[in-house]
Amino acid sequence: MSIDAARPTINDVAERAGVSRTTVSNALNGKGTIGAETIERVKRVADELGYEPNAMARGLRQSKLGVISLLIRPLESLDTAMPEGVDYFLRFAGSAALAAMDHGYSLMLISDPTKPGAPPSSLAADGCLVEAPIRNDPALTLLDRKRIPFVAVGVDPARADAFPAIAQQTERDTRLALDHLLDAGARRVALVTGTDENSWNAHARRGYEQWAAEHGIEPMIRARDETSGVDGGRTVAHELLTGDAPPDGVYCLTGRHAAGFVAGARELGVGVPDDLLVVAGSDAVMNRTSTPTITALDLRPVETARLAVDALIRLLDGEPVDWSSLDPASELVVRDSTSRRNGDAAVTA
Amino acid sequence: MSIDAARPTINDVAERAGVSRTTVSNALNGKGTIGAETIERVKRVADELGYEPNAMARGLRQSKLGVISLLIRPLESLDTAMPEGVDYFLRFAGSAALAAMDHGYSLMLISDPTKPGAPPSSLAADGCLVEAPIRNDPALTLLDRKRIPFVAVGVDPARADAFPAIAQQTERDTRLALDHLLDAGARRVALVTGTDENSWNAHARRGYEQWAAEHGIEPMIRARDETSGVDGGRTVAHELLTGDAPPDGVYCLTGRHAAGFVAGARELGVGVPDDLLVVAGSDAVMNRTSTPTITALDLRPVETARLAVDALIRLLDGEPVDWSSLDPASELVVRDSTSRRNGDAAVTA
DNA sequence: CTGAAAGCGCTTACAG
DNA sequence: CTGAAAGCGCTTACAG
Repeated sequence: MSIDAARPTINDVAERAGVSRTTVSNALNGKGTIGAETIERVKRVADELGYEPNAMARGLRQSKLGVISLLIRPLESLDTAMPEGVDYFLRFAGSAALAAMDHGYSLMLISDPTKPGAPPSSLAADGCLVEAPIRNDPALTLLDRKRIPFVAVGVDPARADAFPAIAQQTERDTRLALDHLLDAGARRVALVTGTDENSWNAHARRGYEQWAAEHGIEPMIRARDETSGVDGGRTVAHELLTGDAPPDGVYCLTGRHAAGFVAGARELGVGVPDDLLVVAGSDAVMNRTSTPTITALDLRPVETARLAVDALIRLLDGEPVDWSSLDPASELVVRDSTSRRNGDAAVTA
Repeated sequence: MSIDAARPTINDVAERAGVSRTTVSNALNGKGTIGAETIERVKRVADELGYEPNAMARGLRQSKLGVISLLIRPLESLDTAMPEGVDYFLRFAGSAALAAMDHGYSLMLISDPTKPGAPPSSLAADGCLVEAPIRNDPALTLLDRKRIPFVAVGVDPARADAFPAIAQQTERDTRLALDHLLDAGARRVALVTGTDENSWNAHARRGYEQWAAEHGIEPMIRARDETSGVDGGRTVAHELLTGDAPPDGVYCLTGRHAAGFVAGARELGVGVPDDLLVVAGSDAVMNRTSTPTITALDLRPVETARLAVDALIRLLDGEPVDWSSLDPASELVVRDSTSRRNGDAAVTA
């Protein structure tokens, strides 16, 4: 319980060891040419005093703090800190933290630095990761203006090529999901997106529209707040399934909407997968453990985070980055919600 | 894509505005007494240049960076970054980040600062939160030695009163769970803990032993690595349920062990809740969505994180903290795994 | 109302 | 092999 005695500085060590600050610094950092016994003594004294270099002073001098910040855009439109059942961001953050540590960096979670109340420390990092930027994202504009290197995960839909970004292949992923619904027997496939203006929603919508046109399917699109979660999925299920021409397949971008859609269908006596096929665009724990389990796209948050961190570090080190090769490669995990027992005959019918 | 032109400093602003650094600093921070039009001009120039005070320099001067670090101990013994289905830590971290922001701080996720490869930035924060410290935790020792204020969440089992901590009421929680199992009809209740040497495992074990003695119940305790997850729960179920005197109730501290235990029981033809009652000591998504759903203790990670951050900030501000009043108040969420249809008659039998 | 000077705790040429 | 000096970008008494 001690906040009393101030932390020892390099001066304290120098004085007690009877050498200069320079020598302490060199001895502790293994630089310059210092006598073996001097190094020994300095290290001992530093240890006795509990000396630890002040990271800010060091950072100031080396203009490198050793910190990467992470701005998760969708979290700001979600009501709560870390909503239950949304594990993409959580796993992304955890993986990014570990990847950062591998490079000798720490990961700092920040809030929108363009907001008035934002802590000054939100701009204190050496570089920044922006997950799911929104259209004309002011945070990207600010970072660019402040010359803080950053990597976006998912492009700014209005400025796809303006900034360094890991471009998620959302349109390809969308086709993967829609083709699977078709293969599993669906003929009237609806799309349920979120309302955030990020590339995920925008590109999924575009991919769906093209796919629907190609297959001569009447587009059925609904958008629900990401915030609405399971309940939003339930209400949209009621809306679509009680309409004139209800869908027999639905692609819900968020795992929570998908779970809600299944629940809503059940309330209406619509069986999944028998009467309705459901695919989620983002895998979450609840998709794995619900009844029925829900087919979902695994967006590979852990791998994506690592790619993003690696790219950012290369940027910081002034090394070249081949952005085109950074493909997280999502994968469709097929589960009960698209697996009919009587099944596959219908597909080729 | 620009890392070229260096970021503008206070000197650039001063020069361009035709004033001194002092004046720029005062004008921008609303300190001192500066002429209205000077303030105006300085702000305009700063804006034109995209000037943002260097947080490190400011931090160095004010000896306050505006960053709180978070060390989540159990994560280091878990193999993977953010394991699926473990949402306590994730929700804790998210909530802590938000609470920190409310106070004008950012939250930095760090790895064990006592480890050789740890980034220097891991000691760069103004204060630190240590979630679930282990017995004689070297990180606590280090922080104390470096005079970095910290708050532990859960005590160091070997030094319960040595450091500022939010003492979780694990023994009380354990009784809550065990009494519920008894009420629901269990007579031979087993305990499955993790193997990390933190207060959670230690105090649950102690609480169980006392409770068992009081109720004349033969103690049945098993420990499984936290890492083992669902699979660990399954194997321990096999071990216990095929033994001489199998339990008819089990309290698994981790949600994943509980889920695995239920799965293992099913494999053996042991029905939950009919033949076996199961309670999890930590609520997770999978406990809510599995079949049957699993009764669990909600440890209130979101509230706990907020309490911890608030306490740490008070510590940093030199304000008094009443540690005794910081009680997260867990709550038992009763679900199918302890709800027998024929039910409550057995309880009073 | 404004600015010169000192200093936060380090590192890094550079001189000896 | 070692140290005096400069300087990273700020803030803060203090003098004018």
